[in-house]
Amino acid sequence: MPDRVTITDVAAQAGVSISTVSLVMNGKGAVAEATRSRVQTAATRLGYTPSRTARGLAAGRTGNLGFVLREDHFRQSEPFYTRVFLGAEFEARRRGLYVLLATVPERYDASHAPRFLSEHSVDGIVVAGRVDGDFLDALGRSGLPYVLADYARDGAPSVQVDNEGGAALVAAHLVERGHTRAAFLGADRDHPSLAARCSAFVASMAAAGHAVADAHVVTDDGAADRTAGARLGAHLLDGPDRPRAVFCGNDALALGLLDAARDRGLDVPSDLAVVGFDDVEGAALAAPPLTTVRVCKEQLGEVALGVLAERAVPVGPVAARFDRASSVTQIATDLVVRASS
Amino acid sequence: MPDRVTITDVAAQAGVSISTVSLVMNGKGAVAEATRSRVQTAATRLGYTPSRTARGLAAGRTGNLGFVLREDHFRQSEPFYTRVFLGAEFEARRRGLYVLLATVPERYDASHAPRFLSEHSVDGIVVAGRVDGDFLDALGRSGLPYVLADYARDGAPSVQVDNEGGAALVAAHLVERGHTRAAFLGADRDHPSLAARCSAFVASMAAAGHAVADAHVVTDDGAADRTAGARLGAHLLDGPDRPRAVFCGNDALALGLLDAARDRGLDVPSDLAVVGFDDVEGAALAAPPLTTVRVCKEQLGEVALGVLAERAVPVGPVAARFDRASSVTQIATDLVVRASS
DNA sequence: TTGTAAGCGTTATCAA
DNA sequence: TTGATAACGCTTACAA
Repeated sequence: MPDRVTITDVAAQAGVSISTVSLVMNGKGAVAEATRSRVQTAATRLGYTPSRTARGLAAGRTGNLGFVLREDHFRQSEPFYTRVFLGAEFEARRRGLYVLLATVPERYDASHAPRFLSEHSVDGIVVAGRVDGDFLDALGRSGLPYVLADYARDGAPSVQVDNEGGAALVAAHLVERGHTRAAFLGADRDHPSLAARCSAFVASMAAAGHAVADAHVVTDDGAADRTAGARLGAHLLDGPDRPRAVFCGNDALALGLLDAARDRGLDVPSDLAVVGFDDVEGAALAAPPLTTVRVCKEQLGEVALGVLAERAVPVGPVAARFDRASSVTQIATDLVVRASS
Repeated sequence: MPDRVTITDVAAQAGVSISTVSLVMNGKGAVAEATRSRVQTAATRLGYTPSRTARGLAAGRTGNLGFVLREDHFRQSEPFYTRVFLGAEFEARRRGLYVLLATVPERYDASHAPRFLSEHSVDGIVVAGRVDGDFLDALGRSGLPYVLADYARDGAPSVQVDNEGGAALVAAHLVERGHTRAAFLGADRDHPSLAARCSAFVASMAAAGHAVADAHVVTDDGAADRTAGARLGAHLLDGPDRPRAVFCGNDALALGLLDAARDRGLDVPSDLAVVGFDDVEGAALAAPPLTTVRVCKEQLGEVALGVLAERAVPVGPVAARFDRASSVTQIATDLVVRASS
């Protein structure tokens, strides 16, 4: 262990005080150009990197941000949140921040509180996807700034997919294809994103003069996964008034519906048009390839981390900071038309 | 922001000095039972949690460990490393440590160095999966303790799947099924795990009296993915001496081989027995379901983090530390027999 | 424009 | 068994 190079070493090398070094390293204050470059040179020659820890202690900021998601969301094979994380980590790196990743169980209780809630070892937290409300309550009480990514809740700042826009694109697409009797398959009615997609879709169809029948809006209170898609899809396909087109709240549901259609010998898209949402990896590989709404997962993470950083780590000399008490940022979506519609 | 509770507050409450509080909080030194409980009470009443940052500065340890993997490994849809990470995070939590996750690109160069290499913001690093050798070199130079998980390199401490044991299980299984002319399909011959599986398999078969023909050992220097499995598999199936059983270096290759067999109208397992390694999610869902060697990914992460923590964060009053300069820990495997063999 | 010095919240050394 | 007190490496008033 070659003794760590500290600010003092640099100061000595450059023949200045440590505060000057600090100013230079942070681009703050007014330092004479000559001094600045002398310090820079000394720093690089010595291979000096400021200690995060010391900096954190002195400045009252850790430079760490937390990224929290539900354990099962992270474990699932569709790398949705993994990619959101990757985007967040990328943005964090750009900003010189670190990301501490922690998972919370599906059913949260206080004993599962990520340690950094109490240890103040992060400056803020990105919460990705749906999590237990109790966790969000605890988070709120902690006073730490946070941002929800791909989830929403009352007044909490969040970064979300443009669900409404995406749903409207789907409606327009189906109408253009001549569909007048479309259905919505959404499972979990408590999920804000699914709910938003549903109502925007229903509204768009109605606006186009093709109101969606009540019986054609299929939701429940369970998970919105492939199994649910197959189950609820079966219900829809076996019903008295089979729709000719179905917009599914997400790709998993759509894949399940495709399973159900196949079981019944229905041809997609001639007997039934199917559209999903998310553009997961499996969408393009489905049989037939799934028409869906594309969401850029990395961008979601990048933006979420950016929004959080603005709130939690207000840095920089110029920095005219604005923190609207609550904001919702939308990530644009677009429609990927494949063979299923 | 209700001013953070510090050690001073607790000391005041309990009527002792801060050093005593520190001793109590760390379970160190000899503190009278009465004093101890008085401090404990004060601490919980005030809701005191020691500051990680301050602790880090004073103790010269951050309490953070880094987890590094290749970006593409993390992004891929098979959640292999995601699960390794989950195991690591779990173990870290048990030990009161945090995990900083960072990715490195496939082709590493110094400009991609994770910041924590220079900023000393972690006490050690888990490197998961294969990474660019240059990165490992840089890591070595940094002097930070590290452990490789699911990868190996000269003398570096590592935690690995018991490749030899797994391969031997496969050989025994095939022999038991009456196979005398088995092949090995391994792609990337530079990958230590694949190489180990290959040689152990060949040795086991030979020991059983069924030597594997040289032409039946198929490797190259490319990625060991599904595409490679299909391509190299085609080569094997179209060759002059088609094997009746193939052990693939991993499930992705096996899935690709299954594709190639299907294309050729070969029935698995009657025409061709196929065995993989890893037991990825897709293995059980393949057609036919794949016989494979199961690896517990979470355990791999847990153990790797544990090994690292022992080296990097030697704590505890008792602590008789032993750090064998280099160690290799193996994670047991077992065979899951499904329909493909 | 630069330097002095007071913290930041701990741990650890030594006396008491 | 406990308590002063000096680090730890840095930021940030405030002085010069």
